[in-house]
This record gives sequence, structure tokens and C-alpha cells, in this order.
Amino acid sequence: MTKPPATIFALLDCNNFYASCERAFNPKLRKRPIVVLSNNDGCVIARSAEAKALGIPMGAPAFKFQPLFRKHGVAVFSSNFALYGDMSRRVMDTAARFTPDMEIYSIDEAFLRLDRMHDRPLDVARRIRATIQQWTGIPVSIGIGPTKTLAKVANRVAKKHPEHGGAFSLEDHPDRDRILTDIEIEDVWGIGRQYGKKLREFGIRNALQFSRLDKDWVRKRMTVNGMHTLLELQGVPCLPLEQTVATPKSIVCSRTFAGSLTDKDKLAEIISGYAARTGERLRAQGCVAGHLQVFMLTDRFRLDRPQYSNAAVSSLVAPTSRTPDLIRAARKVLDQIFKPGYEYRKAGVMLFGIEKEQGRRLHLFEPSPEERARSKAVMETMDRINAKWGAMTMRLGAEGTGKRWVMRQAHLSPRYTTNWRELPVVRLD
DNA sequence: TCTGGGGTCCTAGGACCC
DNA sequence: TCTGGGGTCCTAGGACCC
Repeated sequence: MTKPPATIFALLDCNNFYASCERAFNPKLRKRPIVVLSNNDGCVIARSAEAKALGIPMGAPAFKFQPLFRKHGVAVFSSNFALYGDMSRRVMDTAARFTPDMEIYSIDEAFLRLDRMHDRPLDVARRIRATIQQWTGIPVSIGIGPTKTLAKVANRVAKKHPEHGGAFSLEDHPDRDRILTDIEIEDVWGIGRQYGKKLREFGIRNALQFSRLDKDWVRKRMTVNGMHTLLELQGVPCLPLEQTVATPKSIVCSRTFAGSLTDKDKLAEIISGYAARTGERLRAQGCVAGHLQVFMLTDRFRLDRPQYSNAAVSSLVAPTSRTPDLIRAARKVLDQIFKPGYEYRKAGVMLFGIEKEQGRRLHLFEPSPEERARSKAVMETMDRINAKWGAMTMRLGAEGTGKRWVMRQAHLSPRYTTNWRELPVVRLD
């Protein structure tokens, strides 16, 4: 009997993705430190290499770092997810030309399988990298290993040591032990702050030490997931390439407001807007939802103010993706949980009980087929218009007519690739 | 004034049933 | 009053990821 050929995983990861997206359309930003801020321009969620070198940490509150930004000429951007999402698609489409065995893991990462190809994995990786750079302007790093977890490790090495040219392979690497020794325990994929702290109490400080622990000991303390991490570090694949896109279990839209809010009608408009956004995403997945939750809370950082938070669920009469149904349910829940006199700082809408619309069993209280077809057509038209002309071009009255005043976005870049009115202009002087 | 948003999975323990 | 084992389902909490 011949052994099945070993799998070879590659992890492709965009370097400082959001910062790189901003830079791709603005050559003046080359070499300049860049930070991208969260919603409301609250905290730093992405940094260019230059910004990291200035010691700006991930999650840094923007207001505390203003002086540093000014002093070093840091280019500051509000997050522009329309741009990042579209750039992500371009990167992924480019990678997919090289192999069909690909799992899009996040907006800026993909796992690929590089066995079953003619050329050496490292050579393929270098070609993928160069092509993505050329076609999209986004720099990526690629790590290669016999398991996903080791591919992650290799990716770290590729990022940290530029002398490898952005691609590094750990398969059959003679010095694997030394490399694993250099990986801090919290930097292992699947081991976060809590487990890291716990492991350090046992004297486990790096990936190599962890990989030599007893399987059952790890399982008992870190669940089956921790055991998988252990085995994967030893080169035993436990996590397969997931190529089918699963139906989401939940869809959330929530925001922290730029200021606080006491007015129930305004809150109702905002929550209606969130319900509409979840509906759009639900329909984009071809799904319907059975339950809708609304939650709201006061400012958790202002302990001198009265605190209140609450959430409640409404079961929809029949699973639906129609925006009016979702808004109606959300407003009903708001009536239940709203308490006057509090300054609300954050609210959100969550859908769950999600299933594919096609082929599902119909519910007793389902609208008639004619009614369903008609409302489906209305929703589709709305989604098409908003896709073409920008989000919220067309919306329901319940969402309010005011501007999106609740969100602060003082440093927003143009939607270069997804809006005709914001295309970049090239001047040849 | 100022600290994001969106997800997944696992386990322990309680309620309930036979 | 004490006495059992085994199974399922649900929820809360805790961990992780980007």
C-alpha cells in the first residue's frame, strides 16, 4: 500500500492589508506611516510597517496618539470597507488562478493547497506573490507547511525576515525546531492571551515547548481545539481545507455611536437601519432568518453615569429576509427593552436561525407565493440599486432621512474601485 | 469629547425524561 | 428517607480568530 501524498498547505496573508489598500491608490503614501481607524475613528485597527516602527500599538485609541500622528506625519484614514472588500476580492481572484484548492479564510488571508502541482511549492508561492503584487498593488506573504498551523508559523517567518523574499517553507525544513523556539506561545494560531498566560505558568513559553506537551494534558486544559493545535505543530494535519462556504450561523450589525443618545425615536431609526443592513447581508447569502435580537447599552467607559444594557429576541412569524419584516420585529423588541433616561452608546441587531432560502420547508404562516414573489422582487431591486449607487441610496422611511450622523469618519478615502464617482484620476503632465 | 465590528466553537451544568 | 444510570437538550460562559 502506498501512503497518500502528504498535503502541503500555504497561507497567503496580505501585509498590513487595510494600510496597503490605501497606499495602492496613493503613491505619495509610499514609505509614509499609515494608520487606519475603526468605526467612529475610535482606535487603530491597521498600521503600515512604518507606523508599527513608531510604536503605535494595535487598538490604540486615536485621541491619545494624535500628537504622535502629527509629529511623524502619519497618514490617518477612517476605515473604508467598500474599498477593502473589493481589493480583497481582486487578491483572491488572482490567487485562485493558480489553484482551485483554496479556502478564503478572512478578508486578507487564504489557505491554498500546493501539492498536486508540478512545480515546487516555494516556486509557485513566489509566482503567486509577484502576480498579486503586479495586478493589485497589494504585497502579500506566503508561508508553507505540512499543516495549516505550520503554514501560519512559516508565514510569520516570511513576514519577519524579508531576506526570504516574502515566501518561506517549513516542509522538511532542517531547522524546524529552532524556528518553533522563536515563536512566542501567544503567537501560535489558536493560542490567545488567556491560554498563553496559563501555559506560561507551567513554563511553556514558545511553540516548540508547547509541541512537546502531552496530548491528554493539553486536551484537558484547552479542549479538543488545543489538542489539534498541538498535533498540527507536530506536523499531523487536523484542520482540513474548507472549500465550501458555510451558511452563517448569525449576522450582526452593531455600532458604537459618535455621541450618546437618549431619544427613543432616533434610536428606532438607527436600529431600523441596522436591521436593514443585516437583511441585505442575509439576502446576499440567499438565506432567511428565523429570529432577530436587538441589544443596546450605555457607555461602558463612563462608570460615573447610570449603566444599563439589555437584549431581547423576537421570533419572526415565518423565516424571512424581507427588510420590512426585520424592521418591524426590531422595533417591537426595542419597545420591550428601551428604558428612558439612559444615555445609549451602542446598539445592534443580530439575526440567527439562518437557513438557505432555496429548498427550505415552508412555514405555516408563510405569506402566499404571489406575495413572496412580489416582495422578493422589491428587495432585489433595492439591493441592485444600492450595489450600483452606493449603500443606503435607497432605503425605507423607517431608517430615517437624516445623514449617518451617528458615525464619525473624518478621514475617509474615496471608494476608488466601487463607485463611479470616486474613480481615481490619472494625470499625465 | 475620544477606547471597533463580526464571527466560531467547546464545555460544564442544569432541566428533564425514561 | 434514600436509592440509580443513562440520555438529550439548552444555556451561559469562556476561549479563540480576523
